[in-house]
Amino acid sequence: MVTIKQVAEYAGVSVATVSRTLNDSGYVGKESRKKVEKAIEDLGYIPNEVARSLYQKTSKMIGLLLPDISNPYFPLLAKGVEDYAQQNGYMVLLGNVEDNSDKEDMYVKFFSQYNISGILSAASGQRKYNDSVPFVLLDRAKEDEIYSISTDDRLGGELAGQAILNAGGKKIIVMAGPQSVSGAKDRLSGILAELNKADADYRIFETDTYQVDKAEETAQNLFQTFQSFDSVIASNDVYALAVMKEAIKKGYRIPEDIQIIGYDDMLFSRLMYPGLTTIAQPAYQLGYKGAKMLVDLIEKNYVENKKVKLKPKLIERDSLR
Amino acid sequence: MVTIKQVAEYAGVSVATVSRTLNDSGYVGKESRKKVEKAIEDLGYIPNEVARSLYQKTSKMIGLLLPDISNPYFPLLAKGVEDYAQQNGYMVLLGNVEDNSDKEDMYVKFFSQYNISGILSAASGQRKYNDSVPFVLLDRAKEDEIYSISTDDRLGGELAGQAILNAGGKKIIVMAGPQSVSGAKDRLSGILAELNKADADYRIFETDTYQVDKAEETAQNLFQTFQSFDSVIASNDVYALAVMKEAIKKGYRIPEDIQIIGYDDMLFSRLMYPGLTTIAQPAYQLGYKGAKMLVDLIEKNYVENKKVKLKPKLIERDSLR
DNA sequence: CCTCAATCTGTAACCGATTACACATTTAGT
DNA sequence: ACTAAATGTGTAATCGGTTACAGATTGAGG
Repeated sequence: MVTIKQVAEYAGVSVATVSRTLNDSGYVGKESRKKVEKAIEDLGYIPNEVARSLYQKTSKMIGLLLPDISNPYFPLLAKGVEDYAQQNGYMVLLGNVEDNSDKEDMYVKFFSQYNISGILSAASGQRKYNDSVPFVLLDRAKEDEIYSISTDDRLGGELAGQAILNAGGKKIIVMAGPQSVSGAKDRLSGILAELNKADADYRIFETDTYQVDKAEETAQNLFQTFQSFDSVIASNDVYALAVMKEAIKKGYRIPEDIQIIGYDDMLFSRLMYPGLTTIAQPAYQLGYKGAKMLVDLIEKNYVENKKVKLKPKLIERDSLR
Repeated sequence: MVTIKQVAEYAGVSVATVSRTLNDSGYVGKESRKKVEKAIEDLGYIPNEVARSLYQKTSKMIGLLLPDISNPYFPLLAKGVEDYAQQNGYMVLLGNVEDNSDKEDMYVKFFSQYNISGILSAASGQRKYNDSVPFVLLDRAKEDEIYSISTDDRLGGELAGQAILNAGGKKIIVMAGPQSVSGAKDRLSGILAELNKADADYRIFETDTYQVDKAEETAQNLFQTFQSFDSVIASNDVYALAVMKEAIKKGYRIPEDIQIIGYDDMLFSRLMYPGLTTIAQPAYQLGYKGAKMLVDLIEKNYVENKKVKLKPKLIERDSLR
């Protein structure tokens, strides 16, 4: 491994001069600069970030906390984060915390041990973070004074409600995600606002998790609990898919007998038959903009809004009448 | 931030004693140990990994290179890696390289700057890695002397071929993934071996990418290129899904008119209707065992096989007759 | 020609850990 | 009781960078 000392020696200058050349800081003579550049080139020198980080007490790494990478929504987020980070010279350290606050703590500790420069978290956000390091909540918002970026779930709910109503939904099942998650709550209130406004006939079916492996079971449950309905507002696309499958299996036609709307807009929602009408969350954008917000915070740039909300969008396909 | 020096002072011993206590190295008296432990507790000391890493020239971080996180197959891999890493005290640094070897180079350089202790790569593997750092190829195998863990794709191909034959496939379309990827090649050879053995009637439809946003287009293309067939062996589940959609749209029944088998076994493959019969790749296992192999290499434990192959499995659902 | 500021460069301290080495004290064996 | 080995502890060097500070050189202005 080539060190700055070797570069200095090869170039016939001191390490200070090499460092100044590297960082464009202080004065460096033309001659020296040239010699240093040649030395770096000849030796194939790559500065060691660990040493730099030790002195600076910060690194070019950001931590990303995700509740569940195997849920297809989060990789999209992650990709947005990764893209922005990479374009701006940051690395991302991944932490899969599975709604387990011990794991969350563990990662936060891990991160601090590595002089991480900021944290992006899509996890529960239950824990109180040490505010010594910039922190942005991703995809979840909270009341208190924390930077966050999320989807306007209330609006998403309204959109879903309107779409079902416009398609002539008469007896509607509303699947409501876990109400401990603020997004699910807002969504439900948006849906109900529209439904109530139209004085529609609906029932609420509460599901206590977003876990993908519970989807089938939940769908079966739904058909057992309710007998006659013509519309379902699902809590997300995975659950919508499970409901559709169960419906078709029971001989209902979609959307003629039962119409369904999802939430998220996953890759496969477009690919199934019939295509799933859904509310698209700008997952990639969320990740990208969240990363931008965090980097701005880290570099002490001006950040306009502490809380930004992105707009969801109705994607019309074939599962509504 | 609490440093080892402060702990030493508080405990009334030297930093060397604190360090020895921390690492269970060398001799530490009972009294001293107790005092140090109390100091750590009282002060809430957390050792700085950056400093340690500088001296040791290695860290407890491993790099994970993925071709595309948004492809639902890779998060499963990542989760396996993450779980093993986390259980053994390692952090994972994520790199999304998108089959772009410049990005790949960039990440490898980044990794080395951070004294990463090993690399796990599911990327092309075109580049020659600096063998100064332990390296394991994930999901892709190569001929040369490199550690790797992958699925037995040849067997996977055979399984798919047999399944189609057993289900009475007469005129078969074989979608072959990009032949530059060794897995796709092995799979094709496995399929063809079975098909030829049975003297079956088949056509090959080569697709030059696994990119998910090309799936629909490819499916339409397939139906334009061939007119009469009763079976499709898809290159993966996403493509299988796209083909199914196109088939249903064109009025074919599945599996009565056209039967389809996929590859991968994604989460949604179970949830669609009809359920997709497919060859399951043990993605999570791959990641988990790959991480284990890498950690063994890093810690210089005995590693039995340089190249391990995991067995794929036929998952029977409803898309075959 | 003199003075003061601007420019250039090197020495050494520092970041927070680990560890070689030296020295002191116990303990064990004969 | 004497010696050798085992045990305990601190000082200082080290890892590879950054930067405060001081000293040297150059240039501009009067």
